[in-house]
Amino acid sequence: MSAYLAHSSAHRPAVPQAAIAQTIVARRYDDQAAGLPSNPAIHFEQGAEIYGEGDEATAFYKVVSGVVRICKFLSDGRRQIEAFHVAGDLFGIELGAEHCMSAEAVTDCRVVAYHSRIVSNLPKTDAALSQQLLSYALRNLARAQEHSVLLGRRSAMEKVGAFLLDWIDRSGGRRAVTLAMTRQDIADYLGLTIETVSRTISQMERDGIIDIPSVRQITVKDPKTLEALCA
Amino acid sequence: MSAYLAHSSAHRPAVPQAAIAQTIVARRYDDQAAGLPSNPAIHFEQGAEIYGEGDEATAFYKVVSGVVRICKFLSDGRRQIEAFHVAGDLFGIELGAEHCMSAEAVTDCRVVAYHSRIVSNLPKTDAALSQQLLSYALRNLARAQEHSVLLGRRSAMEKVGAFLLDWIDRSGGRRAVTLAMTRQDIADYLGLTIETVSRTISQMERDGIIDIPSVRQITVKDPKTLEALCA
DNA sequence: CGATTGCTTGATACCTCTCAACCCAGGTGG
DNA sequence: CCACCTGGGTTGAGAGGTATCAAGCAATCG
Repeated sequence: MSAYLAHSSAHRPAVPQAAIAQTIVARRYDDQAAGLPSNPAIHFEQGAEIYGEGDEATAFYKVVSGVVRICKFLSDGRRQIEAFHVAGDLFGIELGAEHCMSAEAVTDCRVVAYHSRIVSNLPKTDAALSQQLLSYALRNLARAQEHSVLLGRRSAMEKVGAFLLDWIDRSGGRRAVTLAMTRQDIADYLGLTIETVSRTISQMERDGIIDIPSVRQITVKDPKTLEALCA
Repeated sequence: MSAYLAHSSAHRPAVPQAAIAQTIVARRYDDQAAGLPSNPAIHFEQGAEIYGEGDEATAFYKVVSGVVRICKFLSDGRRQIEAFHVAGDLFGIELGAEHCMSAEAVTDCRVVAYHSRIVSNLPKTDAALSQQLLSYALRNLARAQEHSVLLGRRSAMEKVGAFLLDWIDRSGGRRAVTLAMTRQDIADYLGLTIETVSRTISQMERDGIIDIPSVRQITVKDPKTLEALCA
């Protein structure tokens, strides 16, 4: 597909899901000496539920490959996605006995499960492990805090812009991002509707900030302007 | 001030700030055997900055009395309050070298400071401490996750309702809440404007859901309806 | 080929923001 | 004692951003 045609956003080839997981770069921090047992990876198909809200929290998880969403459903069907986790991220550690959100596979993915006993037995187990778990928890906390700012005080344009920059960063800084999730996922993560997300992305293309070679692939043509949007 | 006069919300006595801190009940979980040193409490005056965004994270803190807000400022002056912390809450633990948000005293308050060295030296120090810190971090994480749902998927009425219920809960379930913070603080916590918060609270009074004996004091007359609002 | 899913676009409604005025309580100082 | 000022809060009118409702396109799948 050749140079960009401003208003032609409706005919783009799709991208096989299987290719998506590869584009995500593993987290930077090291995992050796983590103290976590080397359990076998479990496979979840795209869309599968890893655990649901209210399920007994018998285990927590680490993403090996693919993307996982953490979300909550309101009684009237509204959904809020609290986070997307990629390879290297830990999720599902709970203080209480139950999971207070759901975890679902955005793409086909592999995760390692660890028994929650590890957490309650921390004092008796490896001390390095404690620090490792704390650092994972603090990482997730910092991410959640940034997310609050995004949700509470930013416009649709700023939300989508920050979202794209976040995934550029997670893809190792490459300007071409392959989105693992649907527009609906993005909307529920940003606290918008799917229509607003779609319109905003289209607007960015019209403004010459991004290219959209296919629906799930977005190339940032003008990072400066994009970053300025998210000031 | 006698029975409620529907539209008389503009003449209410003020409440001395000093009285507010007392109304907050300490967290339920125990702190003995925490392993944290028993450092002396530091006093901060109402409005004082405990640390700022970008400050070197030499210490983290625990609230002894009063209320602390964690917030972030955008370049154009918008502010998002990520959390209010009360007696027993830990705040300011960072993974990186800098604080990524600010902490300020909502009321006069006392906090205990702990050297960040404690975190990086975890393996060598008390193992029970590790678990304690992890549990604090997970508590803050769970709170942040709930906050995301509030910010992303709820209307003004639902936000304010959930906010009031939260503080009723923090006050030990008493239906009369004394708010430690200004309307602006509430607005910045809920991702609304001060006018919307004010209007929403007034509306709740007109609806007979709450009473407002003074600006900072709110009594829930109809908890059932209030909870139904936040379904 | 029809059905389905994901996405885009348009028209309109509505909720919240913005801008503005005003009220109240408290403090200060003449 | 009162005039004045300030900070926090409330209320109104209008604007604007996002949601809602609806239609249609593209790609995939059976």
